[in-house]
Amino acid sequence: MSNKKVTSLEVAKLAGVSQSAVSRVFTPGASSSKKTNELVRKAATKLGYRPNILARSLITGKSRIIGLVVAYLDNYFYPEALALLSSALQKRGYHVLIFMSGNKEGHIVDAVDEILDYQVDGIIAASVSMSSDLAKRCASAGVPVVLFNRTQDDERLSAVTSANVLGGQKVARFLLAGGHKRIGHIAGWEGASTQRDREKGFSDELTRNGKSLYAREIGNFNLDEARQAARKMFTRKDFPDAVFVANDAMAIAVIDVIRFELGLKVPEQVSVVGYDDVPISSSPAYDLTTVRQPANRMVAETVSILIENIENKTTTARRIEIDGPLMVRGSAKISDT
Amino acid sequence: MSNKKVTSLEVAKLAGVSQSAVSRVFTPGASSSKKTNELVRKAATKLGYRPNILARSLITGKSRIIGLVVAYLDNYFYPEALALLSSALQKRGYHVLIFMSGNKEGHIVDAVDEILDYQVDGIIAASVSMSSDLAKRCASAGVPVVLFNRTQDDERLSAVTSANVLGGQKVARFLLAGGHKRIGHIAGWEGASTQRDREKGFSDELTRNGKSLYAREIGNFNLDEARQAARKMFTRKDFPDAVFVANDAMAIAVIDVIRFELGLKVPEQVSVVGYDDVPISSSPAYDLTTVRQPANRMVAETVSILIENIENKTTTARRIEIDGPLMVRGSAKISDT
DNA sequence: TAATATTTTGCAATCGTATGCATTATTTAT
DNA sequence: ATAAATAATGCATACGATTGCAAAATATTA
Repeated sequence: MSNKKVTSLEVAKLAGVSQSAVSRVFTPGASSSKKTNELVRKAATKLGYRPNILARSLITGKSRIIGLVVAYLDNYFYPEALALLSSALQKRGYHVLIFMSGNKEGHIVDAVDEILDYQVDGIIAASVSMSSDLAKRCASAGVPVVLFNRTQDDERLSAVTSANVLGGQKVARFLLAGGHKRIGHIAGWEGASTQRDREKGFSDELTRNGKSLYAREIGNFNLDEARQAARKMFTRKDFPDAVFVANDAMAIAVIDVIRFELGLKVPEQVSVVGYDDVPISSSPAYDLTTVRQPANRMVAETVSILIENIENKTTTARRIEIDGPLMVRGSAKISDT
Repeated sequence: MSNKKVTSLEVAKLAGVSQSAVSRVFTPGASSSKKTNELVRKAATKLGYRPNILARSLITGKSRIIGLVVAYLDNYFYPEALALLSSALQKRGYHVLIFMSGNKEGHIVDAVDEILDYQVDGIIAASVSMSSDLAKRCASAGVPVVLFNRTQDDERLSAVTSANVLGGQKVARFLLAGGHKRIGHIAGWEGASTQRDREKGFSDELTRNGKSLYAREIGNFNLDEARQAARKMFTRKDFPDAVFVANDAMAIAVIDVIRFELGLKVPEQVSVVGYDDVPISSSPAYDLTTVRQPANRMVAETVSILIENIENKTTTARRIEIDGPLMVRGSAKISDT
């Protein structure tokens, strides 16, 4: 009804003190006597006063807003990460401003520009790649950036990922140990460092064991394309007896195609391994063997790096890789009898 | 490197005009000559100037920030809605500030308080209930609120939902037509209007046809509890031959229990129907019959109501219910032969 | 071309808060 | 009880933009 914004001045008047006093009461670390404190707080609650963060930001130069750029939300790993990120930051007094972005360079540039307009204290770029140019722009605006689930060549950018190369290796070793002869790979988007690293670990390990990729298709982290890839890969006569799919979301689509469209048995005829360990993967209907990405630990690291950069004005970039276990389940044969 | 914030004043100096001129160039609708426009824009891009939204907000009273309160992100319906909401708002020049909240009254109050601190232009409350008190607080702060996927008794609150009562009815009719004799329901959280409405439509329609609920358990929109509920419901001797589960996420967990733990056939022995139509529901592994909630249309309505309230300062609350089709798939028998 | 109407511009005030500085009140030490 | 040290307070300014107002510049009309 009463469209009034209560200001510190009104509180001051009611409490019989100066506006600065009110400000000091609401500024942690500022000095005010017990008496003023009480007076002010009483007046404040009576009027329903709460400090205007935007006005405060203007003066302090800190908005307590973190910009989050996200490209995909359809891979369930990201919503989960988003929830964790947001909660973790909230606990430390920050809040997340979301920017949905395509994965095209242009989109991301636009997103970052808009983000900077909001005077954010930091940026988390999840699942998008960031050019050195763009990184520089943020740096020169004094806004720290942390890449989440992506790495970049530029050494000055902090990045948190799972140990993707290692993860790919684990998958390769596991499939080899299972006695698989014809091993395929359905790749995600090749512009993504996660894809490159997972595949590198995977195929290097195959090579090291005198094997090589038997088949390869591209799914681009997209379900339709993944299904197409599966159809292509498994309608040939000597189809692979195992396939490593670059993430769980695609792996599940691939299993569906293999089982229900092509009528093949998983794991009897085809072993399928994914990456991420999203919740649905552990359901018995899929029982997907996969590499777990520990979202909670990745988030914790991301937040801690970002806050460190913001609050201590450090500028040292860190790259963290967090190892995750291979979750051995029923979608892949363990030994070839 | 150079941690400088470029201000309109510096641009003004470089362009040889007044600071107000710079402001006018960047304020849509303000008047400035072609010449100044060019001068200013040139200087601006040279210095990398972009208007400080926070400073602007302070004076205009509009932040172009929309606060979004969310409780669950584990039901995939919400990430999808979030992505759509964010994109839709982005297109209209707004951005979304996220507040994760528990579903307890206290949490929500805290969340809303924090939201208001950021001087948001509007609030979308997704999947959380909002007391009249709280609504009033927002109203008196002049901040419009739209409930997404929840309704409240308070007539002054806008709310967008799917047609939940109707949806429940459809499910009942469908199961009755399929000749089911012992029909059960696994409920979500009973504090949610969606739950109440879905169940009301469902059980009223059963009653109207001379039937009544054969069994009922509570899953609280939580997967573990849903599994527990399924175990309880289907280990008795004369277990139901059909169950309506209050949302897809739970329905899928329930199917897993029915099939893999209890060894029953879906749909031969038990028909299962869900609500939402999340992506995984259409996968052949579940092939879940469910009522679709048209997220895109719900989002479109939500955004349009909110923007209308913000930009035209209208204050008329609207409640919109969007009908969604029953997606008939394989998880429920169609006729009882 | 002169007179009038319209657009553009700069000045200065303003939004709501934080903070350096000088002043006053309070505490501590002697 | 007095001097010295510390804490609390108010004043005034600053943050970076927008905007009403009056003056100056440009466009329109007769």
